[in-house]
Amino acid sequence: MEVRTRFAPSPTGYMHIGNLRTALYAYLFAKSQHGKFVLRIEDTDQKRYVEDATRVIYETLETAQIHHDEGPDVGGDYGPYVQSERKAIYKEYALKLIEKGAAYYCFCSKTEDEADEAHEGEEAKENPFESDCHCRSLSAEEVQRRLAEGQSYVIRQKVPHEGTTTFNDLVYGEITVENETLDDQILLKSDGMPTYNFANVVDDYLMGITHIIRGSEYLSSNPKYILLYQAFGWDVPCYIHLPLINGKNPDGTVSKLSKRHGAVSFQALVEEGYLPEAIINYIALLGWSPKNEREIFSMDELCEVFSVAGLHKSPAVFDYQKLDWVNAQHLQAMPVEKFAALAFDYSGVKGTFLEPKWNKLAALMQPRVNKLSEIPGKLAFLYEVAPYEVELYVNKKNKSTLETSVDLLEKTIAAVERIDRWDEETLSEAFAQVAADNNIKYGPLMWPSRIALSGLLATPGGSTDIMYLLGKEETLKRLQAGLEYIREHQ
RNA sequence: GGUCUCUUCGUCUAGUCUGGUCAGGACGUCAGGUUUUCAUCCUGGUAACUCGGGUUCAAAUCCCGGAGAGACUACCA
Repeated sequence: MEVRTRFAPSPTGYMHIGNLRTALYAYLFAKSQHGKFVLRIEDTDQKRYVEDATRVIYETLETAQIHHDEGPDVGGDYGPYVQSERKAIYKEYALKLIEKGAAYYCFCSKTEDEADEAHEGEEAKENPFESDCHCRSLSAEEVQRRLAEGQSYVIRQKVPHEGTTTFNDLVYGEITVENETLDDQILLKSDGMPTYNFANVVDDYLMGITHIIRGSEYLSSNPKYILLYQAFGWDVPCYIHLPLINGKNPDGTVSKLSKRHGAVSFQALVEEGYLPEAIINYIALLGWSPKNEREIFSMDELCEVFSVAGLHKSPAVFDYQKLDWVNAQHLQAMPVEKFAALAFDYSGVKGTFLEPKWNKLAALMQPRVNKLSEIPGKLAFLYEVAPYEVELYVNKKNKSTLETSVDLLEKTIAAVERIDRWDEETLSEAFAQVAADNNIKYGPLMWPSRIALSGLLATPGGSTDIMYLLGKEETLKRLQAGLEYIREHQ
């Protein structure tokens, strides 16, 4: 039988990294089994609906290279793929369940109080309906009478009070619970929309989903879904529940990954300058292991090596430092032309004197950045030298002092003034000559000029690279300024 | 509270099924080297089996118990 998996996000307006990972695993599993990957939009919560949110989902999946075989935008044989368009279907199946005695009408009205309490959730209210709701045992006549009166109702699942329910999860193994611990959850809301708990079961069945892949937060409600499958007489699909993703708090504790930990949506990460393929690569490794020591993968490679056996049970902590490293690996692996094109928009050099020399600059940046958003900060000194300590000229390793710096800067300035052809090769050769003439090494010679040119201890590229980028005029200006600065402090 | 789940370096993890390498790799970090600086790169160091029993010649691995953590307990998904 062909494997079919699905990703079923609700349109909230942004893609949490945990959701994206779920989509990724569902996609990888389907592709590794030569099966189909389906996208379904779960928009049954009218209150939560965000305009354009479905567009965000499409764009994210597209950018992340997670391609669905069926979905609202690409079609397929199991549509519609948007739950709000399937409203009639859920009603039909809810009614079937009532006929089978596995569900019932409930006429209890939700009050403000109950709604509030449910949200505060302190004392973990037992189901507010459970104790005082008699709808479960209403006679057929009574139900008909109330229906005829037009009373508002919901349809609840009639969970058996006895026995146990067992299911098998490919990651967590066999799980059994006592039915009496399960509540009569709402299947159909009073607005006629299904709850997630009902819609996902009906849709997964109707859409022929063979492997249900989702977060482990659904593990404890899964027995109720199993009961639904059993009531309908449907075959139960395979389950693959995924461990959660946590974030590290400033105090060292760990909690569910949220905005307080940093960027947690795919879009935000991309805006920060992380490559989509690097994000995918990194999150693939959060809760899954190829079981060897390889860490850098392309999407195609992930499809090849992905296996359920490598999935983990315990939650993982999202580590921005490691993401930086993975991103840097991807950045460095790409051709320099591609890097230059990609980084250009982040660099801020457009329209500045650096734009014509961007290719040279990009080559300097490529091995030095973890993420593209770091680039402007690393280039700032090229536009203007920020105030710096004169002590930067003093460096033990290069035997550099204020006195030697004055001397070397004077020699450097003289050399620069003699140079006509302003290219990197000529510059290097000229200074190699200066070093030889004065019987000093290249490194110590260039130390003070780099400080004067940048005001920084660390710069992308060496002195001659900076000179080339700045041009002769600006180079001389900065060298002179550096010279005067030292003299003032001698 | 109830139900379910989880537990190897600071972090991601290999090893657990089929007991037997100084518990391996990566990120981070520290030290050294290369590099005109930084980065890259190279070398080395750092650091873990939640605890307690039991089985065994031998336990991260099998069994029992405790502890801690998380999820769920919504007319949200």
